[in-house]
Amino acid sequence: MTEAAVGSKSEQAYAAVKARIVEGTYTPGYRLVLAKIAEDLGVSVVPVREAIRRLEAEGLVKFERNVGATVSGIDPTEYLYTMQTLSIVEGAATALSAPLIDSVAIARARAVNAEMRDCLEHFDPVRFTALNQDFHSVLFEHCPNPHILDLVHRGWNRLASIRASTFRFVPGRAQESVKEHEALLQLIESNADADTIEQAARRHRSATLDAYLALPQSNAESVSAH
Amino acid sequence: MTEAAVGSKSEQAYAAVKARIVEGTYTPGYRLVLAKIAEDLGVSVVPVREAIRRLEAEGLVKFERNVGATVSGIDPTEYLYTMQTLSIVEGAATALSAPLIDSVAIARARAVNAEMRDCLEHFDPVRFTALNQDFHSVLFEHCPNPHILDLVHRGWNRLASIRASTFRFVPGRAQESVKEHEALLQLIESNADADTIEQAARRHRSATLDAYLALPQSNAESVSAH
DNA sequence: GAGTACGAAATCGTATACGAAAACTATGAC
DNA sequence: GTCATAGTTTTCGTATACGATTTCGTACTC
Repeated sequence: MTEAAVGSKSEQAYAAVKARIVEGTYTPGYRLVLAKIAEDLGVSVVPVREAIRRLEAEGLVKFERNVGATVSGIDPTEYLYTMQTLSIVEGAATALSAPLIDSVAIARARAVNAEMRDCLEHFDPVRFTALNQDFHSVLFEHCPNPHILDLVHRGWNRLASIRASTFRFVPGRAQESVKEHEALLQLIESNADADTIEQAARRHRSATLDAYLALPQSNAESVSAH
Repeated sequence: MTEAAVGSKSEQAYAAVKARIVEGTYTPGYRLVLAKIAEDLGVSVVPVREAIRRLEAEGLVKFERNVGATVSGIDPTEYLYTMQTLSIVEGAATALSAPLIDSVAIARARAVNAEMRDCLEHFDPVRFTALNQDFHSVLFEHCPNPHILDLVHRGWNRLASIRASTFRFVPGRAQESVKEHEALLQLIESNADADTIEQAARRHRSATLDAYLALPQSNAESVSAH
């Protein structure tokens, strides 16, 4: 998973800051001071600025004119927007990819899902989340539309930045998630029509959102995993 | 439609270059030389560079390291990706917005559609295209998910940059388009369920893509309007 | 005449520098 | 003690400058 050759310093800065956000070193609200980051990375402020603007476009960072950049927060409204959008683009990506998924890929996905089941027993939420992403990545491997795939990845990145700081399971949701994965695989195997697959994939995502919204208000600022 | 206060010079450069692309002054393949644009706009290269990178993120510009930026071309594959993605996000945006559209907005949309019909008779494709965008903008006015709306606008911008250089009608498609608009309005008025509306909105977009794909190969590089 | 090698010109990438705006702090009035 | 205000500090925004890379043109060889 290590990044290949770091081309420009701007690229390097982008990858570095993004990694720190996604892994949680920079938590939401964290103030990103250009000069400070530049010094840390051993480059000047210009490429850092460029990197930050790129992250802003992806929604990971909020930039305010003449004030500065902060890591985007976990505003519940934003979470809702992101999950709803993900539901739609993941649904489409799954439906488009389904006809191109061969039995080998299905087997791999199933293996990943089995590992996820294990994680539930040993309670390893971090690994569970990573595997969850792997599962869908296998399905999307041959997605015929890279634009849609890109939108999926953007959504994932946003969620990652949220998750790193306020990780929490919605009770029982993870178990359901694993079952839904299996159901999805069976739909794909049986060459179900595109609409059916799309609806299933959508609901797989939006069910998590619903679970979140159903949480007692006191927990409203915590965020579920899948 | 004139832009309000131009904040930073970077913003100014962004708006200026984007406008030139969308309106067709810079046609696909056009070489965007930083220094030249900077001089034109009376600013230095740094904000121009930032603007170009932003346009790159939106897909309007292609940037190659140590070589420079060019206006994105009309690669039929890219067109397909964009239209397919638009079909999905417009479908979702329409379905989400439908319950929030009041009768006043419906009336406005209908008026716009009537104007579009006029444009067909007087053969005014440029105005037709603008009105087409207006029509959907009315529907999306109260879209409850700004992320999805943003995706729609990005798609439109991409199409605009294509259209400005190779505008052409697919025979008969525009007439159908107007009819589909009316059908869509009736679905919304009758409070049809979300799925039905979504499917209709999707097909409205993908029908244009299909019409394009059905064109004789000799015309394959020309692109339809709606 | 075609192809290659070398040099000049163009263009990009980034460091540095400085003016401008905002945020912070300390001082004083009420 | 609280609020307003002026001065200081921090940080951003952009201009300028220069080294690095690519591209283009020319001359030379085969």
